[in-house]
Amino acid sequence: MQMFSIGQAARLAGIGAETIRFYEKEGLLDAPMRTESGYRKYTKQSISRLHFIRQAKYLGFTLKEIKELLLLLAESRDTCKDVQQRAKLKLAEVEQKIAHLQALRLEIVNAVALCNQENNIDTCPILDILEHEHIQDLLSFKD
Amino acid sequence: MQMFSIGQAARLAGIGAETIRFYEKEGLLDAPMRTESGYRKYTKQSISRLHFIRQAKYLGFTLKEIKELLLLLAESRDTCKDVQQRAKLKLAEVEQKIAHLQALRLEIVNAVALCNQENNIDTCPILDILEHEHIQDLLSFKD
DNA sequence: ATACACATTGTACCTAACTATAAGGTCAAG
DNA sequence: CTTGACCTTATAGTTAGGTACAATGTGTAT
Repeated sequence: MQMFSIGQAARLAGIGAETIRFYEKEGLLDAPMRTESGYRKYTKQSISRLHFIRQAKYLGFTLKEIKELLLLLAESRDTCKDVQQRAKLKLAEVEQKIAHLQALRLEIVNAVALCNQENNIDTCPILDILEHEHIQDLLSFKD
Repeated sequence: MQMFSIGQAARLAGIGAETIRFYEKEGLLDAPMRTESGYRKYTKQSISRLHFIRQAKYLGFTLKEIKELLLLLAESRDTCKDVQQRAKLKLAEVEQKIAHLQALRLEIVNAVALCNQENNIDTCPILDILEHEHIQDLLSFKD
């Protein structure tokens, strides 16, 4: 099976090599295999995991949350039963994020559309997203 | 019109008063009106804007990006014409984020569903999200 | 008029998540 | 057999985004 050095893994995942060591230290990555001389060796799976972390970060999750997510997905393979409740909570979290982003999306679409109708600067009746109540209702957090 | 002190605004928006001053310093909030004695006065709109910032932060945007978003939405009211291109870029960004979250959502749904079929720990054939290629295709960043 | 909660500015400190540096060991190419 | 790109650990520094003083002023309730 093909193995990668930390530098190769870093390039493939689009992050720095030091960041990979950092993630390992923080417990987001298992300690990898080593060569005779002590070099870290990574598999395709390791690269996938790095991609996953990068993506989750972009989506607004903290490293702590990503660790939970990773644990959750790993656990589900073996533990199965009682992990359900936690999985469903995570799911609700993700779904809420989607809903909020969709509300934001609608607002931007709306703004663009209204802007399109008349290109006259003075007659553009664009709604100011921040001065209308409904955006707050759409975007606000109910907790 | 009803005005709020910085402390009231903070409580209404669910953040600290110092954070409001910080946002003002960072240019996310316009300098507000002041009372005779120099106290900041906030309107309902200010509170909405604070809610908006809080929400956008939760959705994974940085303060810098939020500033852009805010500027974009404010500009669209007066400038209108050439702001379109930028609005569409922002829109694509948001839509991509939604798509990625939906992929993640599907993975979790899938995990939960498979887990449900048989509650036997040994027979649970849950797919390990991280060991399958398709999740990487779904979640990976193409840039 | 004296507490007391609140406001002001300015500055210093904190956590998360890297990022860079130092001092050295490894390995393939010439 | 040495040069240069790569790796190792350990530790220090950086940026973003707050958060917490300190020293002082305001506003109101008794």
